[in-house]
Amino acid sequence: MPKISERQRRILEFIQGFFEERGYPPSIRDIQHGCSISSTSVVDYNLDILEREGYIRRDREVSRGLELKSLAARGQMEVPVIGHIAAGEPIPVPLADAWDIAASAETIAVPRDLTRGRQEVYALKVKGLSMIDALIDDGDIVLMQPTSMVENGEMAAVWLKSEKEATLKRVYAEPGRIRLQPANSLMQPIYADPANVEIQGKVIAVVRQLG
Amino acid sequence: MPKISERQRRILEFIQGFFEERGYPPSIRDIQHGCSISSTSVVDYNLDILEREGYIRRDREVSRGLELKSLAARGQMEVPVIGHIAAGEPIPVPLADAWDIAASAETIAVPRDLTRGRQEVYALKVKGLSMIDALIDDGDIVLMQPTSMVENGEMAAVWLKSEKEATLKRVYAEPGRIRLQPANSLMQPIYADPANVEIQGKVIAVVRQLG
DNA sequence: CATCTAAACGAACAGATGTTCTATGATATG
DNA sequence: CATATCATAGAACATCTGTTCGTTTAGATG
Repeated sequence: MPKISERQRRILEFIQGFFEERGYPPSIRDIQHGCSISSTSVVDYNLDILEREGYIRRDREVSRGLELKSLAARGQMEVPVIGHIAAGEPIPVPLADAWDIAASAETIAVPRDLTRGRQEVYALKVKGLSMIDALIDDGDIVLMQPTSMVENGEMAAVWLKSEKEATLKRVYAEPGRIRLQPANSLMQPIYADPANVEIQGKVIAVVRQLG
Repeated sequence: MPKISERQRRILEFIQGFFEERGYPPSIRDIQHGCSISSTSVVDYNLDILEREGYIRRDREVSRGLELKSLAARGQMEVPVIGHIAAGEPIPVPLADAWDIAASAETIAVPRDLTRGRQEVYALKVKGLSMIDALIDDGDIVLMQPTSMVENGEMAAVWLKSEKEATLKRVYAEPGRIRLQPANSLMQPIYADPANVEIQGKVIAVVRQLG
């Protein structure tokens, strides 16, 4: 991850905020005043570094000739794909640096609508046919929110410890047991001992690309 | 739909192209030269109309103070939701003005990745549980490409005429019959007379929002 | 035809804008 | 400590930029 100074980070945030609000980039003097810098040449100096490190692109001698490289500026979110989910495999969970987009091996662009404004969203690719009861097919992408608790009726990535099995199901807490309800409501629920159930994220969306 | 003149439409396209390429809007003189207009005041005059009609937002006396209102400028596509698909109902097909976004009752934002650069994409909301064999749930959104022909193995919205039934299945042409294969490969295919099968669009993606 | 409105043109202006340069201050290193 | 590099400041400059105004042209209408 390219290292930038605190001031450069603040300048970048200012640019992003300005762009999201106005739909066009700030001028050098907008940045100067917005970041309490006393000279346009400091802005210029730091913009050159942000460009060198890949955060922006500059067109020289063009008013507001700044382009933000991130998708965030475009109402989209770049979600890291951190691995696969399959029945007999442990469920990948995001590390602290999962949202360090520049370092992600793979990301997908997702409209903000789909993530409902959440910031920490990650994606898993489904492998195999074992999530069919969740109406999720091989190759589907599930968007996940990291959590170890869900409300009743929410769909979660569940790790069943003794079976060593991952599954996606709607979770309902009942007295003394957990009911795991397939999304396919024509199928039967399973009941599990709460001690055997580990919730490893909430499913917030599913995306399937067919062609 | 707000009516704009040919010149205004060309200016708008120029702005969109410039913005997608550079990440910032054109100046008045960029537009002037890009659209072969001989005076900046003509640009100004036409920009005011584009603003009045809702295509752009202008900040006065600000260089490049133009904001495009459309999602297209942000790497996303605004897809019209033209209706519901349910088993016993005719499948909505897009009318010629379906892609007139300003007139659509409902649209969803979709990243360009998901539509693979296609321009004419529409969405249908799934109603009921009858598309379960396609691994598609009540409430899911299917993105469709208008077509009456698909390649073998592609998923299509199929209208079965004598049954008066809509279904989403992979379509395979076989000698003398059409095989309709559920996406859920654990389920059996059905075979239909080609004369009974009407293909009313190709499924290109499925989006499910859970929470 | 005359009249009115919309659209286009051209010139000029004030100020916004990015760049450049020199000098100073801060930090890191041997 | 001395030296080198990084970061900041301030001033000045050329030109880009949007706006304004008066005029002309185009199109529609009675």
